[in-house]
Amino acid sequence: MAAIATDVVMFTVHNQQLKVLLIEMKKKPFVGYWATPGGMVNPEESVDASAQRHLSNKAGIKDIYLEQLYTFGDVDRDPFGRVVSVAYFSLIPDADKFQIKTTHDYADISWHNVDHLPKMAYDHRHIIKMALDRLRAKLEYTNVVYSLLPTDFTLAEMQQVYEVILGKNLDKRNFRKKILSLNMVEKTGKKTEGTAHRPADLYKFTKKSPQIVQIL
Amino acid sequence: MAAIATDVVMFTVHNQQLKVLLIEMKKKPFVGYWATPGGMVNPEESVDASAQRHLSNKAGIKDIYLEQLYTFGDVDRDPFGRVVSVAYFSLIPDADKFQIKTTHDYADISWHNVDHLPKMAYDHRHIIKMALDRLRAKLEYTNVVYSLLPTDFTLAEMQQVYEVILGKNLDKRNFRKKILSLNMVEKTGKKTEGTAHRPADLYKFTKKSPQIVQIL
DNA sequence: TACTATAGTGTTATAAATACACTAAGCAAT
DNA sequence: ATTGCTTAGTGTATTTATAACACTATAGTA
Repeated sequence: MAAIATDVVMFTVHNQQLKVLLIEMKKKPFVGYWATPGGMVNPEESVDASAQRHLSNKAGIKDIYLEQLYTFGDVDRDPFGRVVSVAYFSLIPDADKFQIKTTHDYADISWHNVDHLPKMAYDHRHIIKMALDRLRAKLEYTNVVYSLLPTDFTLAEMQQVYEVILGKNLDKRNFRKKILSLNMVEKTGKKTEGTAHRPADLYKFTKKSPQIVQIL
Repeated sequence: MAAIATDVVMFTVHNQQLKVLLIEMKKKPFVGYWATPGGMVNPEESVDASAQRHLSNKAGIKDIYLEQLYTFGDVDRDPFGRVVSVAYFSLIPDADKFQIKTTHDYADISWHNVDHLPKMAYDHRHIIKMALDRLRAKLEYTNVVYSLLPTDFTLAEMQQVYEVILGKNLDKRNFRKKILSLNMVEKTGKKTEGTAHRPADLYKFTKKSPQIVQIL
């Protein structure tokens, strides 16, 4: 019968760019091709747990936003045999904060700008496209952005995350007005330090759990 | 390894009630329990095709709105063994128009009011709950309602579908204004006949394919 | 012809989204 | 200490969307 795998599309925003975590494959016919981290579901673990495990093993990342994206079940999507893959998407605050482990199973693991993906294995280009669509949609009606920001952040940083992902500029005053009216965030009382200009107020999220809130 | 199944949550609106199609099970430990129609994925068919096939076999229904809902992958969800189920949800115009076949595999197959579900097998109560949430959400920002209405329909009928599913009354004038402004529908030129009161204009959908349109 | 039932239609009020430009604060250079 | 530079922070007016609300029209039936 068909095997079940999980794949995780992990995004972060770094250097004003939306990045996705990819691994470079070693085995034929995908030598030099890249794929999202993932792997088989063990018989004694849930599908969700499998996604968490692969994420943890490949990138040392735990306890982050992980959401089921879609299940890819075409017959020919994997040349090694019948594999149905449950894809997840995932967000982390910043690329540098996590240890990305390279294992001997893969040639390389690194972050890639979503606009310039390398040669992709399987149907993973398609999976990333779907994840990106979902991310953009969720950004507009939920508070998922909390998963992309550090504990303390400025509203300018938050706005930049929105702008990078949505690919358009937002009005500063309207953005702040909206975010503040939603009570998503509150001031920490602290300010940024060491900038060669006026320091900014630091904010934190009032709730670090998924919420439905119409944002944009 | 784990087996892969599909389940289909099929909705219709009938007699001003939102109904879901269920089958009554024969095999232990679920004798007398009900489940959504579904079954195993064959090795040589895609997961999507499996959902279509089971839907066709169990209810004689083809070429209708079918959308992947969620994949349920908990270890203990099926007492017969490890089964990961890809759930779909589905909408059809009206209960009477389709032949619901009862096969010897099941004790019964019938429509149930979503507010009064019988004893449910597996995690199917949960699956239906998710499908219902999704349906309500999609009703508000897409044109999925076309799948629940016959070719020609009145705006009053359409409004009733919205009211039944959302569980609230809508203002007639605002509803019509909104629907007409979206150009979702157009007059057929025909009118209802045989009613003991003023006949209503019959409309049809301009596009019978999924569209994103902010409705409510 | 009048009674009944559903169809069909506009306006006003309220709320939300959008467009838009200046002052404030800190650091660095002189 | 003054000036220049850079980013932070703020309010109002306009436009658009949503929400509330009641009467006339038309066919069938009695």
